[in-house]
Amino acid sequence: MQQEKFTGGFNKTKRKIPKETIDRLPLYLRCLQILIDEGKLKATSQMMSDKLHLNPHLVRKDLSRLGGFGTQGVGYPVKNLASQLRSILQVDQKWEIALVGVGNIGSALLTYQGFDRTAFNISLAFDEDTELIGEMANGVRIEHVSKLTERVQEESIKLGIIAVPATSAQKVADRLVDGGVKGILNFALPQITVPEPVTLAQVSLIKELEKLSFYL
Amino acid sequence: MQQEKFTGGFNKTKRKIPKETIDRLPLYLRCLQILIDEGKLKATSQMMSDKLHLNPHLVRKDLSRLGGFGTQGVGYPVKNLASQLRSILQVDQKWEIALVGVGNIGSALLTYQGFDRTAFNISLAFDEDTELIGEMANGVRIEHVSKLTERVQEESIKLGIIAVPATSAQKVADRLVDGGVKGILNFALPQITVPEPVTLAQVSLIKELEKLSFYL
DNA sequence: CAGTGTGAAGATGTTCACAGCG
DNA sequence: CGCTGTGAACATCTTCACACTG
Repeated sequence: MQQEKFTGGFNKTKRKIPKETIDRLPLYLRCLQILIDEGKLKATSQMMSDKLHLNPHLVRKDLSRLGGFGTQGVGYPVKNLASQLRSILQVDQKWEIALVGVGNIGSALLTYQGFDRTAFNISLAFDEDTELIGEMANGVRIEHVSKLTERVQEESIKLGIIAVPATSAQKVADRLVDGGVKGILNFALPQITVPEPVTLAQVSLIKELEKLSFYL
Repeated sequence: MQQEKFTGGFNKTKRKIPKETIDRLPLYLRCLQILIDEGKLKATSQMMSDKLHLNPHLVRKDLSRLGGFGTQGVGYPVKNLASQLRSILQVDQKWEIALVGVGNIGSALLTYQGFDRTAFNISLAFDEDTELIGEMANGVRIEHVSKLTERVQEESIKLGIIAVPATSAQKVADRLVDGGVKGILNFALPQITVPEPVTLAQVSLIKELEKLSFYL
């Protein structure tokens, strides 16, 4: 949604890749990881589209848009393709994340084990509640939000997660941006705004439920 | 993504409303609630598009597709429009939800206060861990997953949230569907599948982060 | 000859321009 | 006169058909 506004700053390589394709890249990657685990060496667009319930033509078009890593008559070399995708998504390196808001959702994210095999790791955590400050959660010390901009800058953090109540979400986003954060994942309800080069992803539980409710 | 596959079963009214429009409905609704709180009686497409950072033409097209609730030369009556949207989204009634998996994310959702002013409420919770069974969390007693299908059916639950590890996600989805659930929100990583009339919404933290990482 | 890569056709969604109405 | 509602132009994404190649 929001994201479209900010896709203007691409370099030539990324310029012509539709955001829908980017959306599917993580799916392809996960699919390939499964195939690797199964010991497969080659994958066809058909195999992948079966697993992901989409059209094989779309898989081929997507992959060809990224540079065409397949061999005609054979398919795609799974390991190689996976590392190409990781490189395109820039998940071939670790990204440290600043988490703001250690309430219900925030602390669930802090203790979440699912980051382990991924490119992501929460290394800073902030909250407003002085009771929480100094506490350790999963190896991370909770700091006061007033230190946010400063600490994010010190640690050169590029990604932030906002899990604070609606009222302070925008303020937190501004501080993250001030600290040099380039991508923000927002769990808070309100539609927040970020300046041009920063990318925003909104995840709203209520919104998803409302959509499901429509389709009932 | 997945959802497209299952939009085939619409009645005439819903048939021609693009899913992108449905996607924006919750945003319009939230925007209207803010305007109501501000004491506004009328809203123009311009006002709404400003708040939501989208094109006023799009707002008008969306709303006209739903039936055209505006007055020419004036705008839309906020209260009336809001209740129309609530009715279309079917959030003018309470929906009880079955939560499966009371781990990090699951228990965060159970204690989440954000449901309070919404149409949603978690009234059943299930886990595999026998240690957790019988415990109360936010007024909900945690039951064993083996009872899932039965209990969901008893309570005529129509919505389910899956917050279990990847390996059991599909099994849980099947049981929810067997119990008569019509919409599923899945927090687990794998792309699960549901039969035709059931709607699926995937929320994947890792996927969102991977997309952000691309845009960095 | 099996399966990729891709130009062209088709579908879907967004923006525009302006008619129409309170 | 202002703002909605909407057909038409435009942009974007997906599907198709088939040429091409290892």
